[in-house]
Amino acid sequence: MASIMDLARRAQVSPTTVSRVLNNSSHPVSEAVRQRVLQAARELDYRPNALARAMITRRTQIVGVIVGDSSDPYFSTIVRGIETEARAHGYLVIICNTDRDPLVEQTHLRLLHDYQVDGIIFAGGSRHDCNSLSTVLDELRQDDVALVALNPHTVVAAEVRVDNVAAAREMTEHLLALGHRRIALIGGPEELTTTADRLQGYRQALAAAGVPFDPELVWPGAFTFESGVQAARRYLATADRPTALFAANDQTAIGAMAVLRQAGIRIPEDVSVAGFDDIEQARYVFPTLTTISVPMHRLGVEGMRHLLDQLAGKEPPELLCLPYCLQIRDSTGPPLAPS
Amino acid sequence: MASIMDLARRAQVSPTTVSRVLNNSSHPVSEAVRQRVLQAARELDYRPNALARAMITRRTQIVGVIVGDSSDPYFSTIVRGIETEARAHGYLVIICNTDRDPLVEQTHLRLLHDYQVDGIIFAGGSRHDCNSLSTVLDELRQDDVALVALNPHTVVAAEVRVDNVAAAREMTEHLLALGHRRIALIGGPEELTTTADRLQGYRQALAAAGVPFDPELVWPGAFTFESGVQAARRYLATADRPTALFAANDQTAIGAMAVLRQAGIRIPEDVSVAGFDDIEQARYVFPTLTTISVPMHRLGVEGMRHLLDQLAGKEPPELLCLPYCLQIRDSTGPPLAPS
DNA sequence: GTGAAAGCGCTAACAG
DNA sequence: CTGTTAGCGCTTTCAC
Repeated sequence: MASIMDLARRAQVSPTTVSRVLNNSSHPVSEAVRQRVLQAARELDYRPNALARAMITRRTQIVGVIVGDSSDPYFSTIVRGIETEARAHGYLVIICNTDRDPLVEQTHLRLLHDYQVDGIIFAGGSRHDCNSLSTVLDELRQDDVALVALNPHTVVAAEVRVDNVAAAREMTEHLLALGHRRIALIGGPEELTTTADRLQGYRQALAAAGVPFDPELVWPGAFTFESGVQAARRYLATADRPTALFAANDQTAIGAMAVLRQAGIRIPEDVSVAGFDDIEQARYVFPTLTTISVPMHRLGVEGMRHLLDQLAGKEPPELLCLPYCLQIRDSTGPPLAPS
Repeated sequence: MASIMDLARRAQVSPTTVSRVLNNSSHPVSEAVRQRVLQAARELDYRPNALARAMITRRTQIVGVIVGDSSDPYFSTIVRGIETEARAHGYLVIICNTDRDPLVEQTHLRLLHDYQVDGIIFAGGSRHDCNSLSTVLDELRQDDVALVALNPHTVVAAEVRVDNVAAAREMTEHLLALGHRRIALIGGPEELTTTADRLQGYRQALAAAGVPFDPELVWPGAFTFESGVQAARRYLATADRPTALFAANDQTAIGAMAVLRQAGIRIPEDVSVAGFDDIEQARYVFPTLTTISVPMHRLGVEGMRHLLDQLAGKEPPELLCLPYCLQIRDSTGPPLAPS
């Protein structure tokens, strides 16, 4: 692989000059020399060594992304947004899965640090119960690694998110307005703030409507299809069935619907089902899923922009809130026998 | 950030010794010195600069992954497999989306080259009509960048795949066995070999069964939900409707089913629908989707292993074929009025 | 306008 | 067992 030295020799100039030409430096270079260098670069198929450059400039043009599971539609859509924006600015993105394991997360963070990434985006999956994480974060901050958190405000960093509390409240209000009074909430992983937020919104709406909160109606979930399956089984085994199921994410809702249908339960006649996130599939399941539309792709794009701004020395807002939108589709309707 | 020099000073040894201790070099180091170095490393929160190391060792421990769209469940599952295996071996993965644009692909390849990645995995989305691509590939090979292609044999490189022809044939046979004679094939992007393979398998099965091939029954698709929607509209507008729809991937099948259902078409009574890939949703749609189970996660894992083997100087097989599996679910059944 | 020299942080000969 | 020297490929003072 040709180095800058090879180029210099061939163009009969110093490596310094080559560097100036190749980087469009503001330092003046005569047109004749510039052409000679460019010519040599073409002839030798010259490609700059990004590592060597990074060592000097102290900028790698690489960002790391921490996700719970990159094969989850929620995360993969966010990552796509990040990657698109990153590429547009000449950045590369390294992807790291944690499966929500704080230890794995730390290991990844350290590794990204070793590779001198310019910034790190936390796309979720962080937990709030891990204090050794803050040590790593401090090390990162000390070395001016830009940090951005998406949606979960677990990591103390600049944040881009939607108002999960308000969104969950709005969905619950929609259900209440239809006449539902017994609404089960299928939650997400307990340690996530997202889960807590959505539960809070649910409770707020109930309180505002004067419907007593029943802890028996808060069912566990894990943001997976399988956890929706579990929840549906629980529903089927319940004597005093709720008339609506509000799942804290779409996969859970879709998994639940699959089981309910097989059991002969009609949606929304027998039970309404609502989700959260609005993953692409939500429009293609049967019945189409009522859900909260979270701008996942944009979350990624804005997160990356925010990162870029930090790197450029700007002082962007610490918290950027993106709009969500209640999507009413076919999976919710009035209860057959309003209570 | 503490450098190896800082460590050397604090531990009262040479940088060389520090390096030897930290890398568990085979070169002997006295226990006393080793402890001193380790102690100093702990005190200074020392982290090695991976870039500097990479410059010397000529190994970055980074692999690049080229995908059409990382938010597509097919690709995202493969990527997950790659990442899992990569992490287990201390590798980082950079993800690059091409949207199947050969120019974007080339740009990415060059950039990955600049960053001295140890290897590149082509997870799909390559086209066979781009010869300037081969120039880049040659450059890569020249610099000993390990190359692995997944599923599409577009890129000339070591390959891990499933037998798409046989799988499509098997699915078509399943449909024929049910009594279908008019089976429409909804294809994928034309330039993909995967698309061509699946069409070929379809034709082979028809020929073997003595059913004449009707070009009118090969409909365009794009591996997206939306293209399934289009195909379903075409079905609805067709006078002499086929009794079965074989979509070249699951998203297409699911998109089609959504429209058909809304139009009051019963599946599989009025029309059977089959997919390809077996993405997670296939089990949760209604009716559950008959499809070809492609081991996407394993494709990623094996692809990464193959890459690692190449890097280790082993000579792994040029072509590794992974098993697929016909998954018969509820979306296919005998035609109401067998022709 | 151009170039020489220094050095980013690390590892790999080669000595001792 | 330990250290000295050199250098990966590049950018950046600083001098001319």
